[in-house]
Amino acid sequence: MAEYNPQETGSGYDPQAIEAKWQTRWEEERVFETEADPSKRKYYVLEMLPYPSGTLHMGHMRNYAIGDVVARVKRMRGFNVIHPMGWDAFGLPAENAAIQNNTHPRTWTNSNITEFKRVLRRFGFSYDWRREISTCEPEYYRWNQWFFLRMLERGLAYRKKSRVNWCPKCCTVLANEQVVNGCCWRHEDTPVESREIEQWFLRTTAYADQLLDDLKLLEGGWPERVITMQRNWIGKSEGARVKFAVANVPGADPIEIFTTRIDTIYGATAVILAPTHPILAKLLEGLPNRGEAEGTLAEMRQASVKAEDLATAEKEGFFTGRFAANPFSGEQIPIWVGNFVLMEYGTGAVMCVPAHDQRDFEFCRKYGLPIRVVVQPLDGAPLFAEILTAAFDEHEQGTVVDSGPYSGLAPGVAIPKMTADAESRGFGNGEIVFRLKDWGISRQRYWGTPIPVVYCAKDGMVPVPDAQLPVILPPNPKLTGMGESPLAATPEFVNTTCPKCGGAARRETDTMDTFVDSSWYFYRYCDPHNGTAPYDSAKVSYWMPIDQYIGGITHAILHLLYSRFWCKVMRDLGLIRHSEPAARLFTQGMVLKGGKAMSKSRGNVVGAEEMAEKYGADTGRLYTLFAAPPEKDLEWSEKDIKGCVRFLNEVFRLVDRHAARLQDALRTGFEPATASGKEKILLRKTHQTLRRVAADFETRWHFNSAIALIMELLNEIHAQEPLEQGVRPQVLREVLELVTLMLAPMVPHLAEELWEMLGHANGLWTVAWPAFDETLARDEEVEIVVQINGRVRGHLRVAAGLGEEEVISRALADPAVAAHMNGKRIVKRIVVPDKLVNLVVA
RNA sequence: GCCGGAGUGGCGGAAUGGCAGACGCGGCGGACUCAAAAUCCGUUGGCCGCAAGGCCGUGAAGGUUCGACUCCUUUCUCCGGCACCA
Repeated sequence: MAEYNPQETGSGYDPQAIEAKWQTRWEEERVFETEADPSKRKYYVLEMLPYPSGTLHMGHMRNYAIGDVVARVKRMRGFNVIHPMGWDAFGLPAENAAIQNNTHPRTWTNSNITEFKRVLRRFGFSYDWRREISTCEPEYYRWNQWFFLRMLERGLAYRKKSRVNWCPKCCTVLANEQVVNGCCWRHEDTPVESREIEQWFLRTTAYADQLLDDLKLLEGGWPERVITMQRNWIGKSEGARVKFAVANVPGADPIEIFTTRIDTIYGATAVILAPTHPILAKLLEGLPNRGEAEGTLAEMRQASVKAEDLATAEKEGFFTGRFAANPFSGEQIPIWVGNFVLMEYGTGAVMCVPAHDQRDFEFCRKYGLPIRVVVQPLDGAPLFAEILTAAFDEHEQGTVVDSGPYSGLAPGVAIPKMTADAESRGFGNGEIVFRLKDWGISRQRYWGTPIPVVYCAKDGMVPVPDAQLPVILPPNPKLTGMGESPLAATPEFVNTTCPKCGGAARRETDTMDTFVDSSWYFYRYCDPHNGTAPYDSAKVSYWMPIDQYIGGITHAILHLLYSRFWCKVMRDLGLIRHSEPAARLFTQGMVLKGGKAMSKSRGNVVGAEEMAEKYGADTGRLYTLFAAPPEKDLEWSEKDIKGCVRFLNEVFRLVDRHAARLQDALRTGFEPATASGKEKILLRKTHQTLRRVAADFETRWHFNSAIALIMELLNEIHAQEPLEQGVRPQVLREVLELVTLMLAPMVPHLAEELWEMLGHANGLWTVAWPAFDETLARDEEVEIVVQINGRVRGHLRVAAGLGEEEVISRALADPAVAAHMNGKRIVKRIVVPDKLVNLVVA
């Protein structure tokens, strides 16, 4: 290792040269490669894997910079850190780009990966690249297929014809989670259509309860709002299913309604069905108004599916002409159809209790149905239909009235009692309903994981045996972007033999939603090249769960819910023991430009590589960490980078200027007791900074204020110039080394360079986070604020630890304070040691 | 409508209930320069004052406290999520 010689270097900080140099060193020395080692404490820090498309911009960069600080700090703290990176490489944009440019999605994807990887390397992120995975490789997606088969065996994967969300632009099906405001999540201006198609589903609802209950395990580790969003999304409702027998329609099944307020059933004045309710055909049979009714129904079914339209649409409905019996009272009430009743939720039928439900109220007002109060509010106020709207919320408290044997009970008592009675009398039962639906994973596109089943004329649907995995995508598909899956138009893929009977069979031509790929990728990182299993359970049990997951709030529901589901399935397959994949989640803010997230289509992208070229990677990293706290959105402003450029230049020059003089002090310590005044100030400020920076890194993640503290320290060092006088080399060395180590997680290349300039031959990766010295950090003298009646009237400089009486008498001796005393009497004295005196006078 | 989060200088943002505005950007004044950039020094919340100093000030209004950006109540605005979910 060459000794650093300031005469040989230019006086300036040259980030390009420094960064290339250290990246090469790190790679040669393989410093970020890790292996499971049970003798060491592990730490798994992970940033959500990127979809490699277009340019790696400052928004990506910020995300990885945050993760890299955490990874580097944890390494310095002695953890065995796993910090991997990979590519969410399947997906529609690749396919669309391929169609447009007449190339193969793989070509497009791989060139993007190359590009992304080059930029990530250029920023010096401390990834173990040996663990890199790409989800479009058969070595990876074969395990998607393997998991699918396991789910199929357990009834967790199934196929059914269903009404689905169809994006006419993507030409494929969307999961519920991918429909945003009634539009495709990729095409925010394209309303989704409703189509009936045979689809594959994963039974996420089988885990609805666990997905909800286990959110408790995440409290404290995950942002509250993400937990809330998931809780709302799962949408658990406890209620009851009740059968209303249909009158005068031979052979008609009873209508089942779902309600959370069975206690209000005596107030039901109608039963309302969803327009798509299957019983309607039977009900309308033989009625004189049948033709008209069916016309209305057809119209209602055609109505817009856009969510905002649905939520604000005028309530529409009509009377079917039939009646149903309230099983509690025997009363015959009319059966209506209402556009606000959803077939997908509950039973697709509701009882209409206008006195105690806003929607039912509006409906009944419009169509003149009677309104009957059956819960009297606690305050005993008389209820009129007109004022009911304001009071619905309070109806959970009160007394059930006019409800036969249940009159006089509190709703909280009536609900379980009536549910139990419905059950024993055979016309109902308690039921829990979730808003969460099963996850539709079929996609009619090429660039995804083939679903590993075949259809045989003789044997029907047959799973592809494990030994025949992976089912590989055909290399030369016909991509049109139109209609059914391109795989269906590729005979060499479709035509196969039945694994069971050996006869001719057709392959399933749908591919899997790419959210399947990202549901378990972080397990694969633990054992990325395993050819016989998705991963080795022993390796995974060392590394998993993820200690710190970092990503955008945009994935609060989709990815993070699917991942939790997948984890529980894998646990029940016996592959792992834990129930949650990530102990802690951090949702970083976006980098905005012009108030909007950076995106290629908006044309407001600031390329990360461009910034690295212009200012250096370290400067770019520092800027994104300094400009705002990491959880907040950050409006891109290039002029603010200047401060970071100046700061790093200043640090470089400072070390550069003194390095030669410090060489002799490399291995000599110093006695703190012998420190001069200047030295004491420097050491104190340095160690105080160290204490606070450590806290900002470890617990608070306030990287912006950590940087501010180090800037402050530099200002103090500067204020003690000239450092050649009154500061011994060994003291200055201590100060500059600590500055270097504090900066190391954020600007790693520069820190390595400074460390070398300071005469060290060992790289920073061998150096632990420095211990903070309580004694050196202690103030000898403190400034005490003197308040009179809570207003600041003076300042005292006193020895630290000065007694209360002494402090007060010193305060009273202060002329400014005395002036405000004005001969008044002290009523009360508050003394905060070493900080503040407040004299209350009257 | 329901559930979250946030409101602090010209801007990004700091502040365990203890001096509001750290740190940075920008501005202003100055040094260096033929000039500019870079760099360096000083200054920079508002109002009054020659000054010392005083008053006001963290969306608004109350409250708790010796003391509130911080805790409580009410309220306004903005952002995000969910939404005829029975």
